[in-house]
Amino acid sequence: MSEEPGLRERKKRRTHAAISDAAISLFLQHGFDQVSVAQVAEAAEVSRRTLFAYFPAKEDLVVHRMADHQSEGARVVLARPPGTSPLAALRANFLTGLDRRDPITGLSDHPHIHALFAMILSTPALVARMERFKSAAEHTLAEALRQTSATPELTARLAAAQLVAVQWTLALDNIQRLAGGQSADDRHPGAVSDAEHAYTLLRTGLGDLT
Amino acid sequence: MSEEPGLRERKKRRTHAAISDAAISLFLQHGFDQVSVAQVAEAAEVSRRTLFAYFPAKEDLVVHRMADHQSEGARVVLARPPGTSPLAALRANFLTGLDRRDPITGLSDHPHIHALFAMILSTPALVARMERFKSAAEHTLAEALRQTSATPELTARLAAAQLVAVQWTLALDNIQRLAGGQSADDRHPGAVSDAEHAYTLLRTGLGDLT
DNA sequence: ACATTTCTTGCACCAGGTATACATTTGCAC
DNA sequence: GTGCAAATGTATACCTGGTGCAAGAAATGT
Repeated sequence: MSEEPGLRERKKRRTHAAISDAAISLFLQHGFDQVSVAQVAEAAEVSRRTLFAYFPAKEDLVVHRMADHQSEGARVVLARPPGTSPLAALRANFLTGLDRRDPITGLSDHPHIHALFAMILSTPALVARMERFKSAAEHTLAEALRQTSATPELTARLAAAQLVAVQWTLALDNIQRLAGGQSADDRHPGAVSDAEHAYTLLRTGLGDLT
Repeated sequence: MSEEPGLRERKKRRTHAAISDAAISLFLQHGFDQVSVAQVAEAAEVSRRTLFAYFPAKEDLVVHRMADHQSEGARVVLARPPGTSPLAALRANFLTGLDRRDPITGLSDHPHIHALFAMILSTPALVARMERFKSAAEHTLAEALRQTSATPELTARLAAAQLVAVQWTLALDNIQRLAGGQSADDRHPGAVSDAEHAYTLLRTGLGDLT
């Protein structure tokens, strides 16, 4: 089961990490746009060409860590306990994320993560890349919903779009409040009640808006 | 009231249109990524530097026409007849758009517009630019909702996110079906019932998902 | 007609990204 | 260990999008 990684594989992993670490450190220090890929390559002691062999674009130096979360929503829906609705499962998952201060909820105040988010949000190119993750998350979630109880295609897509949009809005709100100086612990109760409100809105609809 | 446009102003408008027309024509013929801005500038008989004086980035050569629609949702909400809910107003507006074959609903089959949408959707850089329009539309709509009946900030943002996501999903679906060869007239009844379904979902919520 | 402002242009330059061709390292068989 | 094929890394040169700058051309007000 435990495949010996092999020297080649280990070296690749180390190089990958070295490049990413050098990049993020430099970006946090001077800003994404103020640092060129050439500087990152030099700091990581690698050629520019090699850097692009590991990361297809400059933005990926930062956002590659989010790649795992792309299908989180879909996983949660597919692995939900029997008798649970997709909406309830996603809601529970988000609330658990808040408790754990999971970065994806925007409620992490580890200074490193916090600074990273601030940089991402203030850099248009990185925001654009995040939108692509949103799209991917939306598609995988729609597919998961479609498989569930044979939800019609369009309904699945509409629901997925709403769910991803709401989760992102909640996370963004938390990030912004933490950027305003609030600590994660201080923000937690408010974040929970906001999330509950949001999921109630999703469940019962926007009919009350006048 | 009718300000004499002046020679300078008229020339600017003509140049703007000439560049945009040349660009779109070339892009439709050979694809966005296959045409360089230098080629566009040459076709429009303008220097490269001047092109960038009119359009801040290559992508804007294509998407600048959508700029008007950025605040359409907000306008509809603010100008709705008394006694109408924001949701009902947006729904009515979308259905009217379908009747008018408004491109923003995805139901236009003027071959020009149709080919343009196909190109946009198949070009990642252009899709990313469209996402920025979605974001802008979301923000203006949230602000409009907040002004309305003093909707709380977070609720306004959540509702705006859902509304924009749903409208975009509907439009995308129509575009894809028209790309599949269906005519706008054939698609119209289905588009209407899909839109009604989507707005019902927004109004009554996702509670029925099992 | 003239001065001022605005627009256009050419040029040099930077940064991200890729193609090619060459050198180095690794995995593996013997 | 030796030798060889495959995978990786590198140098170089190039293309493209985008900007700063300074000088020229054209519109405008007087």
